[in-house]
Amino acid sequence: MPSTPDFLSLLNSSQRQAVQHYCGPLLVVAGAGSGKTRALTYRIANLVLTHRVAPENLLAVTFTNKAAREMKERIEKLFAERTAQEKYGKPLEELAKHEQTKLRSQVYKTITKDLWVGTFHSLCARILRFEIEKYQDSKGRRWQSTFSIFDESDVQSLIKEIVIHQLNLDERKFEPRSVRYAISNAKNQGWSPQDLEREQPNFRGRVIASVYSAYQDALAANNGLDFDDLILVLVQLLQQNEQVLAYWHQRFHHILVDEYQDTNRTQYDLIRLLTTNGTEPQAFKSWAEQNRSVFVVGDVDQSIYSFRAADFKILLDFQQDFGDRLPDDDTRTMVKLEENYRSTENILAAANHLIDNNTERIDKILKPTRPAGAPIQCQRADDEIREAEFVVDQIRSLEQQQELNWGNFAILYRTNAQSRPFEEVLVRWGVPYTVVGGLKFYDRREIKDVIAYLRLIINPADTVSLKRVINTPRRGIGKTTVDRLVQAAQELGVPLWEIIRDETSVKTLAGRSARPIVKFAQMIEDLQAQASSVSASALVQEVLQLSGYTQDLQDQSTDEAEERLANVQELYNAVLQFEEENLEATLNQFLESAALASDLDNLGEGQTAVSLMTLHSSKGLEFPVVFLVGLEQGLFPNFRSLDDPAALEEERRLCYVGITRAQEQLFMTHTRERRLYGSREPASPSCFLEELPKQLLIGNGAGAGQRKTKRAAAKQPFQPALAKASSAPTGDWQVGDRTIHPEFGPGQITHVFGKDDKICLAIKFPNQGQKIIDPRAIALQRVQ
DNA sequence: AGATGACTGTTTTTT
DNA sequence: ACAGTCATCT
Repeated sequence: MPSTPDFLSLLNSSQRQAVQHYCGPLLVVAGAGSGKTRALTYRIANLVLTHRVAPENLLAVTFTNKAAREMKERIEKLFAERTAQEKYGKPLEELAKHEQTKLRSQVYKTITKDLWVGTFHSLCARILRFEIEKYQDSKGRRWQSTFSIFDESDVQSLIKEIVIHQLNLDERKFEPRSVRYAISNAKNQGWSPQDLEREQPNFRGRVIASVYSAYQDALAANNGLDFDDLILVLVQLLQQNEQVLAYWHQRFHHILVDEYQDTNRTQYDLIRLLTTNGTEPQAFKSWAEQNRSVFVVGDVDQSIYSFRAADFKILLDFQQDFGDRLPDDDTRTMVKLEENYRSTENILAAANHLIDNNTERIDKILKPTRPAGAPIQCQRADDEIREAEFVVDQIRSLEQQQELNWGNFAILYRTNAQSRPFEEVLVRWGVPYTVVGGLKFYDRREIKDVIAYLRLIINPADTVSLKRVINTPRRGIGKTTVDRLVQAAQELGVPLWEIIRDETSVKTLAGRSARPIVKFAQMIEDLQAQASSVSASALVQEVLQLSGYTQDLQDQSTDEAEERLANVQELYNAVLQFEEENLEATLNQFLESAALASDLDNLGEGQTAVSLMTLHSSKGLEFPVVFLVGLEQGLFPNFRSLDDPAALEEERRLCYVGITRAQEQLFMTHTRERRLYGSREPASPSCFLEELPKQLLIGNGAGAGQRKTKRAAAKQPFQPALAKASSAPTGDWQVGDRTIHPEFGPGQITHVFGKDDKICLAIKFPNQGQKIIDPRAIALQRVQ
């Protein structure tokens, strides 16, 4: 084996430095389009080839399932290519088809199959299927390895039930939505209900903690976990069980994390436990001695998930947390990838210029490697219909004039609701398109119904699923009957299923509905018996037959029912495909992948349709031509961030992400007027448009920024405050200083970002958690 | 038990 | 504007 694998010659020097890194911690600061995916895949290949690391000792965390799949594919290809050269002396392409397939399946068997590549959620779910029965939470709740993964709507209805019926809280004061959000946030901080109560000892915090606790009871009773639990439960298990921790620590010698700027506390805790085995940094055995590494890749400028408790300060602290605490000279534990291979110089200039308005950054500038390219076209339209017409006109004429196909175009927006006018105009012209996000396949009612049957078969404690299907299709089992049975189950402290399967109980409790219930229970038991002997796809077929679901849809014979039927068929196809891709796939594995699937996963490489998606979904993708639409104050940046400097910076990062998706051409549009909740509202151009260099812009909206600035600025609560306070001394703030905030009360400074006119403070408030505050915008009182 | 119609709040982003 | 929820009616 050569000491320097050939693929290294394809890299620039920083990339090579990252790829060749062997042990210890390394932070790769990777700007947009700088080849970070390549760095990640090559490093994995290099570890296996040069350092003889066994694939099963590698753990790579990606942000989406799609990214995981692509990474595995790229690694597979890399190895197949090498073997082709070594064995046959020619490139993989030139081999006969069957030789290629043979090579690839060989690589799959020996390497990629054993790699642990996936999202935090899928990897944790996989580990929990082995380990969860060793877990017990602080209140003694337990789960079994057949646990269901509850989706967001399951969770919402559970919380709602608890808030309104179980704890009889005022629905207006404790909206299930916001309570759900608070609980999710707590879980992402690594807090149990007791921790939450300790962290937020005010009335609201205590009430939410009690909902949280009751919610965990409900989850345990259903043998179910929510998304956040997949990570939190594993972290808590590793914290409480030394043997389990030792095993998994021992297992993963090299841990790689992509999009590290978007990790939350709990995810960080997991990485930390796995890499350090729970010891303090001072007590690490030297990394080299153990041949271990933690390798994270990220870009603070692309941190756009703080609403789901991601915290880019985790990335900023990486070197201090995992480093050797020696003075850093930028080479020891950090590598910067700044050369951009994706976009034209003009696009990069715009991106660099925009992001320079942010204070919370690691200084970094994207260096162009490509020619200037076309200017950025900034267009104003009368309303959202005209905006859509403009965009689609451009797409159609570009597709005609240049050698572009529909798949080369993307329309990116801030909110999912903005897709509609674009869809209408695209349909009108017969342009093929795909909308990513919005209503997902697995969120459709008929799909959720079938999935609920499957969940119930595997996990009979899953009362949420049981209640969903007991009368779907109609079997004459009414709500009152079900309620009575639920009541009985609660009194006995057993899952609803235990009542339903017991004929005597049903007969005494259910009266005239007893007959259909007993029949239903027998059907489920029959399916359960088949589950162990029959393939997943065959079982789906059985469910559709025995439950009468297909029959019911056929009997309706409406257009809607027909579409549902087609979707159900599609689900069956998905199971078949899953079985093909994963030999010996179990039904449970399929359910897991369905629960964690996202819409993005289907967006293929050879896309032949225009892509429509939110800016959030577009992270990690690239398109020759990008349309950034709806650049209006209040929409983008979203109105909820206008009076919060930290939130506004996140919106700006989102805009930066959007701009850097474009390879050749970028269009930015805004409207004069927009429909909102049905009524027309005047709209003014986004402040981000003003922040772009004027000389790079063309189009009728290019100058729109400045004209309205004066009027618009006076209306925004944030800017006058900034102006007023800027005359006051900002003072020298330091970490540890105590202060009083007019709204949030007393707090302590935990971070200082930037200095002078770019200063920003992270302040921890006992009851509000941590906030980023601009001391020039808000009068902070000093406390000695 | 199930259908019909008024009413409400909803829009930020997602694994 | 509109989907989802709730109360009331058959």
